[in-house]
Amino acid sequence: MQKRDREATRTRLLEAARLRFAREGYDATSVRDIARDSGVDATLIFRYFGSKKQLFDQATATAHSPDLLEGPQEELVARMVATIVDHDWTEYGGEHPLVAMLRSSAHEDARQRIRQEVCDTYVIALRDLAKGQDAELRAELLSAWMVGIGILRSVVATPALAEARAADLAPHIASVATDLLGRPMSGTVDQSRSEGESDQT
Amino acid sequence: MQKRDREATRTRLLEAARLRFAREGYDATSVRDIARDSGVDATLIFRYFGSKKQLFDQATATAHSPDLLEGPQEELVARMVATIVDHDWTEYGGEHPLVAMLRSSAHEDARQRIRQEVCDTYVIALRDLAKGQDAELRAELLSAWMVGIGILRSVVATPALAEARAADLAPHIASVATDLLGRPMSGTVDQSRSEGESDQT
DNA sequence: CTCTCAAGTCATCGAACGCTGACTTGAGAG
DNA sequence: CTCTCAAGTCAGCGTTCGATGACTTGAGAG
Repeated sequence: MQKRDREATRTRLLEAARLRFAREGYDATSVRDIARDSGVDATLIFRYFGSKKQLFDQATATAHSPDLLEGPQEELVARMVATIVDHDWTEYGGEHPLVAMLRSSAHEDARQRIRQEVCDTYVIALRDLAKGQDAELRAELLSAWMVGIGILRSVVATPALAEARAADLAPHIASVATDLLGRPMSGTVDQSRSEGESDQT
Repeated sequence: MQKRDREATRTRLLEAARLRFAREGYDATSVRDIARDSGVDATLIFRYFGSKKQLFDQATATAHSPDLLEGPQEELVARMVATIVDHDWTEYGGEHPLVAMLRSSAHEDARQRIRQEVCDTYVIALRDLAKGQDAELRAELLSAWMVGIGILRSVVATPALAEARAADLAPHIASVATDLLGRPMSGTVDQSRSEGESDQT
């Protein structure tokens, strides 16, 4: 067992960076803060990552989110909401990484990263489900709702939404998603499906 | 006419601060930036406002937005969307002040200001309109949609929403608002009304 | 003209910033 | 044990930050 472990230190720095950048945003976070959180010397950040900017890029590169496309189509929106509302995002300070990243949206790079994530993960998947005209716009409007829910829940901490679980939102999710996509959508994720899979047929 | 005009200088500083804080967020904005934009010495900021924080507070205190409660109830949501989408927010860098403020949401003060604005301006007005149970939650869900639309439009700049005007969103606004509030809502603001008296319905 | 006082400027403070190069330390190989 | 080399530390660079107090300037009053 190694006491001086390059990989472990790198990981600690990345984790601390992820948390700080999410909570405080890029500008309010200093490399010394991150180093202190990790219990290592700040110099190592530049040794390992080159610059604060590159650390930010690497720390926020991978959004450790579940695969939304896995499962029945009519539950897609419900899965998205569950990801935002019920998923454990303590690694990112308790907020969905997309929401946390908005704090750094003064930088074009971060903004572009957000756009990429929103379009690739939400808009495209929803657009493929939307029936009829205006599919793109309606997909974006539904994506906007997801993002808005994430923000009001954790950043603004509006009373009802802050306490709400995905199950509480289910009926409203279902009806709005059905309305905007023009096809019947479920508000909840069917849990019984995943049990039958556990015994590896 | 005065060459050295305290009030005019104060106003110039406030305007520059408003723009900078909106575009870059609190931390990425320096008092020297604001002073340079205003064409005055940075020292005056401390003379006139005491500190950077107090300048921020004063610059972002008044949201120069139109009164949303003025006009027929069924157009309330349409007015909200129009305020976010069509209103001229160049004073705040082209974004709704609420959206811009998210960039400074690492600071509890800013967060609280956002919460206040969202609750007072959006949630309460919508809750009073919502029929049936879960009024608060449904009002917040609709507010979340507004905020999300503002963000995807200007921050994320999603392709369809970035180009959309309020009129393009009207049908979807109408049906989602009607659905969530449980009463018929219009997607557009009736312009012909503005000439006559406001009718209370 | 001179005087006055507020508006505006200047020099600078101490702290914190991102970042660098020279140094120290410790675990494994011989 | 000693030697080696990568992991980790240290002192400090140059810059910028928010903030302060002493100073200069200029328009209006007399």
